[in-house]
Amino acid sequence: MPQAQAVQQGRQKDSRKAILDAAERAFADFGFGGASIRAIARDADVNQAMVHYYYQNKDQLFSAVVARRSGEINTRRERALDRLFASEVPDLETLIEVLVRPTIEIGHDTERGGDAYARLVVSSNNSADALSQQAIIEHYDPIARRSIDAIMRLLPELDKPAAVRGYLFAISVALSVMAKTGRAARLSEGLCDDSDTEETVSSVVAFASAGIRALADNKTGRKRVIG
Amino acid sequence: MPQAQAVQQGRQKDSRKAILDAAERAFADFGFGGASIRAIARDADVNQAMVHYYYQNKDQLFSAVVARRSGEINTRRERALDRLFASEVPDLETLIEVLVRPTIEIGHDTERGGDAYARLVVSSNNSADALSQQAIIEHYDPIARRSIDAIMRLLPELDKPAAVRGYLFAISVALSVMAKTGRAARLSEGLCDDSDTEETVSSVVAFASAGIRALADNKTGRKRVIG
DNA sequence: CCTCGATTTAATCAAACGTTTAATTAATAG
DNA sequence: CTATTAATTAAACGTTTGATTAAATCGAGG
Repeated sequence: MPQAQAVQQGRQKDSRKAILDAAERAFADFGFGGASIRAIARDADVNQAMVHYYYQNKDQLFSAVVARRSGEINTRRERALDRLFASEVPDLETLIEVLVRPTIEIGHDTERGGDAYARLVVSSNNSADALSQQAIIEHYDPIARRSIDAIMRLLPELDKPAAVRGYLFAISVALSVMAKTGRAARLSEGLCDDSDTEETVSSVVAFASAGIRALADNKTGRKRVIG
Repeated sequence: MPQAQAVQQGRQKDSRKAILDAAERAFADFGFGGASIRAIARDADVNQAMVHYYYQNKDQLFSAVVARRSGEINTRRERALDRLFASEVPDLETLIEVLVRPTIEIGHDTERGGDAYARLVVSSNNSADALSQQAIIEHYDPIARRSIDAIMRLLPELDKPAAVRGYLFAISVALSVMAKTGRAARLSEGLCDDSDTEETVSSVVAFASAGIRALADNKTGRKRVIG
């Protein structure tokens, strides 16, 4: 049996982490079904049985991959939300930035492998299989609920369905830029760079904030021209 | 070798279509790697070798699945775009509706299996594997270019990178509601119904139109409060 | 040094995989 | 009817899969 909290001292290599990193890449590149434990072990430079030694089976390995990153994203979001409402009522743009920045930044953190996780979470978010759904419910629904409450507190004219939709739309936009597919660059003939983090955050914040405000108008007045 | 244009008359069952339908469901539910040709054949009530008889291998089967639906979506979009610009210059809301409605409606067409395709295309859209990328480039880039041009014609103050971003953001929102994951209902305690097509289209149009307009402001003025 | 638990290894399992083959049936044309 | 081609079938190919085993190796404490 593996030791839950490995002492991990001395010269021994950290197989746990190596496996998790390799699994993240594999799941992102080939999907859950397409990723093979053998290939993951090879990539992690570890014996194939080690994967089952630390994570009993493929399902739990997948859960562990999601848990690690979502933990980081959620911690950052929670802290930022607390800080935000501690002093005074912020404006919508600031709130949206707090929600999307951790997501986008982790996806752009290529050196720490965040781009692989980005692709993984994007597919999980829209997937219907039990394992992905489970991961979303467990790791992302709680912070979603808190975020939706925050949006409603800021825009009282939004009813709950509109706030839920607004949040989900905003997150879907953030996720779409989280995974850098290169499509923006291709369609803009290189004018658009999806690895410019600040430009990306700024665009997403502007787009999503205006979108959410429009959802309120959509509910009451229906069809309205601003510009 | 299979006959390209099968005569398909008399009592013989249409195995081609049955295979394609089953493959669409399988790829959507389990991903490319997780879907097995054996299970697809079983689901289609067809001998396993028939899959390779009509579609030579798994890759080509996947391409065929994408090609069928994207053809329908693109035809509808192209026609609507032509009609839209035939008479006079439309407003942004109308243009966005033309772009997202076919996508959303096909995803909501459960009886014809459109919901399965929705899940499939959502994951392909954000996937980095060669096969999915290929499918996107081949089947969705052309109409994307035309749509981006249309947006720029309507909003001359948008530069190309902003228009590209605006289009991609809008599509990502449309795709997120195309696949009905039930998350909206869960987060809103049943108040939000993601299978109400008209309500969904209306929300997406309002959100995305306002978002795109805000991208123009974001470029020039930076941070601006409307409401 | 020896022991003990944590870690790593090679070998193996049955099951499932994508694909191919050769033979058979069904339908059409002459 | 017969000849021909399309559609379908059962069986098997070699490979890879997730998972298990039992033995080997390692590092630290007594």
